[in-house]
Parts: sequence; structure tokens; C-alpha cells
Amino acid sequence: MKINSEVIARTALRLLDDVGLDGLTMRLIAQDLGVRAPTLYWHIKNKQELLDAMATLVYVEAAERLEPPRDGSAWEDWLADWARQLRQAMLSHRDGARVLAGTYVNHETVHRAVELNLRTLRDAGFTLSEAARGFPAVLHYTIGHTIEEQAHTSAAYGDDNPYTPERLAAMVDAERFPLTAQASSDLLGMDGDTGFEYGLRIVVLGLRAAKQERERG
Amino acid sequence: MKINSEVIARTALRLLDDVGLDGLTMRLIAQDLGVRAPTLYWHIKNKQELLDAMATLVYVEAAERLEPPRDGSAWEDWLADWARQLRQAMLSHRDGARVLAGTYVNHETVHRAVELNLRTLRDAGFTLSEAARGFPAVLHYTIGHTIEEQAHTSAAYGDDNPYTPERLAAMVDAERFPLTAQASSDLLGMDGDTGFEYGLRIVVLGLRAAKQERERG
DNA sequence: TAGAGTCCCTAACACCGTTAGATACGGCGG
DNA sequence: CCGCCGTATCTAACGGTGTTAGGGACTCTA
Repeated sequence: MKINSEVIARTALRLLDDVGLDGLTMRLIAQDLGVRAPTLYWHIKNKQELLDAMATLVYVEAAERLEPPRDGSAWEDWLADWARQLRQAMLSHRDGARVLAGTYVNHETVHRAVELNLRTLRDAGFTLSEAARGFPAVLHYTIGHTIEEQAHTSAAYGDDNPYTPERLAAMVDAERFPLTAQASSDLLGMDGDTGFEYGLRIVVLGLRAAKQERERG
Repeated sequence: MKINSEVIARTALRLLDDVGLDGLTMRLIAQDLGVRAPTLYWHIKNKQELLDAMATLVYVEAAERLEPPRDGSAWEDWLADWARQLRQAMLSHRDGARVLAGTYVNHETVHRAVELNLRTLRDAGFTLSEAARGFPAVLHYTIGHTIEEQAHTSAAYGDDNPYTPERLAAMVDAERFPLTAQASSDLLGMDGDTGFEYGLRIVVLGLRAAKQERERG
């Protein structure tokens, strides 16, 4: 297969699932491509640029399936689905959120997604300014949640992950922090999906409430 | 000054502001302490443990000033202030959000903060379960926003930061993405505070809306 | 056929986190 | 006073990292 920057990024993304972000070295990627490490520098400027390209691939993976809302479907559902797709794209790669976080992706597919977000919200009665300031909130929540989620389930801990619900629950002093102890199952015992959905609902409800407050003046 | 793990973490945190996370090496930290790198390993297990200790310091910095809400003050304001303090603690160190993200901090001060969050929300009429599932949403939004914010203003780019509003605005094709182009000042021209406050308001409004929906049944 | 451009190589550099093993220094029991 | 033990530091080094320099081979084109 012909080597170019996108092929390198795809290979790196595949290897990422095996070795994790810390184990992803230029030499390993090169080996997988049947080539020596310095060769990669013919195609990419440096490792950071490679990481950016990987982030772009993940982002595009989430954005390319995005379609305008069908007639009659609620903007709340459409927006929540977009957040779910983004989260799934990150979850589908080990350390995916860490790769994505803080990488401003510049790709046509992403511009399309932004435009679609703005149009959908504006068509639903938001002002353009509300839409432009509001939908990043969904984005930031989604990224923040997924980073935390992936960090806690990280395979990097091997067999002694300190984030098991039991371990964490054992740490809080039930005398001094009674509510924390009482709520530990809600705080820690939730699987990622449930926790994400709860917060996502809050953000979407918040967007609706902000719009209504403006409409009422 | 006597060296111990906390002194090392404090030193590392101070150096972080000068050199950034990627420039923070064990040898540099040791030099600043008037010591050689291997000496650090007498006091800490490895670099990851040091990073965890640094994250703990930042987190505690935000949490230790936290006080119960004064009588009569609204839970919305109290919760928003807590988020602002956390954000300020991250912003007060270069790459602070990256250091914090994904590090589950286990420290008494943080337990206290969690307990205080739960109590405040429950006293305001939330169920304990609502509080336990709801306040992480604020946390995740805050972390997500601040990571993105710090990445875009990162000094790592030197003089050619690609995230200036002008550069980004120039990238979008106004013909194909008219709303994006039109909203570019709202999307990009905002300073971090304004954008953060807008999203924070949305999350808080969302919590209130979720509570009201339950109360109405 | 000469030259230019493309793509890959070997060799090496500077630096990284980390370990092994020796060395100094203090207090304490005999 | 001596010898010992725990504490805290050192030097030397290992295997690894991202990255650069410079040299070949191959292909296309004039």
C-alpha cells in the first residue's frame, strides 16, 4: 500500500487500540508499515501533526454520518444523537478522547457538521448567536465526560485499577461524608452510558430553558 | 528545604508554568531542587505518581476555599461559583486542565467538596440521586471547556498559533457554510470567560429544568 | 542520456524515564 | 568508642524516544 499521511494516521489509529497512546511510537508505526521510522518524516512534519491527523480521522468518523434532521424530528433528539455519535467515535479507540481533546480539527466534514448544528438550532427557533454559543456546551460536556470515562477504565492500570467502585467506596469515611457514602452507587456504580445520558439530558434541557427565557423576555 | 513528595509536586507545578507539560522533565525538577534526577525516585514511585500529586494540588487549590452556601443564597449561584473556582485553578497553571483531566483525585479536601455539593443540592430540593448524577455534568463541562480553551491559547505554538480568530475565519468557505461564517465572531471571537459563562448557565438551567420536570411528575 | 524529484535507507544526536550500586551521614545498641 | 542500620543522595548506565543529516536507488521528463 502506498504510504501517505492519511495511511500513516489510519495505521497509527489501529495500533493505538493495542498499545495505548503512551505506547504509540514512530518506530512501531513505521514497522507496521514495513518501513523505518525516519521514512515517516518524509510524509509528516512531526509526531504532533500525526496526532492531529488521527484526531481529525476520529472527528470525521463521527461527523460524516451526520444528516439533517428529518422533518418532524425534535432538535433535542437530533442534538443528543450528534453528541452520542461523537462519544462513540472517541470510545471506539483506546485513549480516543485524549487524542481528540484540545485538537482543533480543520476538515471540511467538520465544517459541515458545525453548519448543520447551527442550521438545525436556528430552524428550531434559536437565534444564530444562541446556537453558536450553545452547541459548544454540548461538545465540551461530551469531551469532558468521555475523557474522564476512558481514564477510569484505562487498561494502563493492568490488574489493579484503583477506580473500581469498591475501592473508591472504601475510601470515603461514611461518618464524615454520609451523603457521599450514601450516593456512592450513583456516583460510581453507574456504567458510562447511563452517566453520560443523564448529563446530556441536562445540557439539552438547559439549552431549551435558555431559549425559553429569551422568548419570554 | 527538606524534600518530600509534596515539595516535589509544588516545584513541578511552578516549573510547569515556564516550560509546559511537554518540557517538564525529571531532570529539570531535580535541578530546581538542587539535586540529581534519580534522587526524586527515593520520594516518588514514578512520574505518573508525580503528575497525580500535581493534579491533586490543583484540585485542592480549588476545593479548599469552598464554603457552604450562606443562608439565602441560591444553589445556582453557589454551584456556578464552584465551577468558576475549579476553572480558575486549572487556568492558573499552564496546561493545568491537561494535568487534571482523567486523574481521579483522592484527597480529603475533594471528598469534602463532593459532600458539600451533594448537601447543597439536596437541601435545595434535589433528590440525592439527582444531585449525585447531576453535579458531575457541571464538572465534565468545566473540564472539557477548559481543556479546549487552554489548548487553543497554548504557548506551544510560538508565534504562529493556528487558532487565531482571523485564521480560523479565513478557513471556512462562506458560500458553502454561510451560517458558520456569519456566526464566526460568536464561535471564535469570544474570550474564554464569556464562552464559559454561557455554557455554565446552560448546564445550571438544565439542572433546574430536570428538577422541575421531576417535581411536576 | 542527463538531470530532477521522490522515497526510503543507515547512522547518529540529544534527550528521556528509570534502575543498579556505591557513598556519605546520622542516631543507637553494645 | 565501635559497628550497624536506615535515610538520602550520588554517579553511571540502560534501553528507549523523537528527530535530523546525508546518501542511495528508482522513476519520470527534457
